[in-house]
Amino acid sequence: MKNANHDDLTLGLRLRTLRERAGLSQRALAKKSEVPNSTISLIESGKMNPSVGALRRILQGIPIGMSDFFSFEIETEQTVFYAAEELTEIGKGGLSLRQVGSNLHGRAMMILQETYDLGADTGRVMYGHEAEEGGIVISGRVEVTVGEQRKVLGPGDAYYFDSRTPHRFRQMGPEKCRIVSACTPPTF
Amino acid sequence: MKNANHDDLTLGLRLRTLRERAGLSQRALAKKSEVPNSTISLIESGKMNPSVGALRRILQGIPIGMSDFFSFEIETEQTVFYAAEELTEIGKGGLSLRQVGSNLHGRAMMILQETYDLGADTGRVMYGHEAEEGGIVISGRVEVTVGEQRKVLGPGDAYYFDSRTPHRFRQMGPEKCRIVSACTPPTF
DNA sequence: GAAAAGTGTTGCGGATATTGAACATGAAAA
DNA sequence: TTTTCATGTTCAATATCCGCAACACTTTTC
Repeated sequence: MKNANHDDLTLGLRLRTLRERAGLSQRALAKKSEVPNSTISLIESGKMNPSVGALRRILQGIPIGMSDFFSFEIETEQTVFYAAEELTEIGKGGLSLRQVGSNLHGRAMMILQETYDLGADTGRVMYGHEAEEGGIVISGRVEVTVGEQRKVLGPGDAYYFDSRTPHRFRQMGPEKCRIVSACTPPTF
Repeated sequence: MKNANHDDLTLGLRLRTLRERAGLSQRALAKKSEVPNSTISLIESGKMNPSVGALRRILQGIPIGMSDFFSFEIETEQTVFYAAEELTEIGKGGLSLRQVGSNLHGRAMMILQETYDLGADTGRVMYGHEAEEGGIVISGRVEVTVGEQRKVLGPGDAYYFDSRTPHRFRQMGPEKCRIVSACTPPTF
């Protein structure tokens, strides 16, 4: 029987905490995750160093994402500067989001540089929880709809609203649209 | 030789991207991380599913945290907004602040478009109460000092810090500097 | 040109993760 | 009590990772 390593033990305790918080037994989680219960037991007791794939499958049963799972490993010194290339890029369709700070844990707000390609459209969006968001158009044009109000914004124009109001962004005109936005608290 | 699995391939490409962004060869990273270069090669080409421990050691050489590494797996729902129009202008010296929303009452955050004229300098600033602020440079260059850390930022670069840390902004180079920033809660 | 140093990619053997089944314990039901 | 079901742990066999070394290739140096 293998001895418990420190890192493995920490990881195991993290998993156990999350599993119990979800109200699942080792076997229940094992069934949902399609992983043998023995694997979960060994990981939780720090007796093995799971592969990324195995851990990912297990976490899907909780469910929780890999990034959130490892968020407990946060570094102590505050990261202040982010080079343009290292902004975390989140692409989805014709919309590119460059996020300041790849991990949002413990932060009060999220700042994004958004680029809408020609024809990009977010569709209708509404958040169920309380949040506020706003931004300034840097270049290009975008049609913004919030509740019953609708307006086309150009460079220098701005917006600010409650995230719970249904809202939608649609790129307009012949060039891509760039926006810098912020929201609090951080949400997607 | 093992075939490439889809998840492993995605993970490998993510590692390759980060490694190249850091300007490291497989061998250079291998040496820093104290891991054989072959392991890095196999992971990047999606031919193996590394253990958590192995991946963690490798990431330490870049360096990047586990949570940040997996942040690309965050499924993006939607991020959207609404239009306001006139930005309240607040001039002070060589610094012009255009504030989104003339009235801050009841708002969770403040968004500003800042323009630093040639030679503009905020001097040393520190807020006594808890707040966070961040921003993205749109054009020009600015030297940002936060606590003991100092860096010159250009277009696309970003920053984020706790407002209680003493900080200072100083315009650099031959052109005005424009920044879009946000802070929460709203403060001056 | 040849040599040297760089790059990423295999091959192989030992170490280890992973699996299904057996085990131990405790709580609830008959 | 005895049975039944649930919990988490451990075992032995197999699949896989991991580490060293060698390989093929490109770029730089002499």
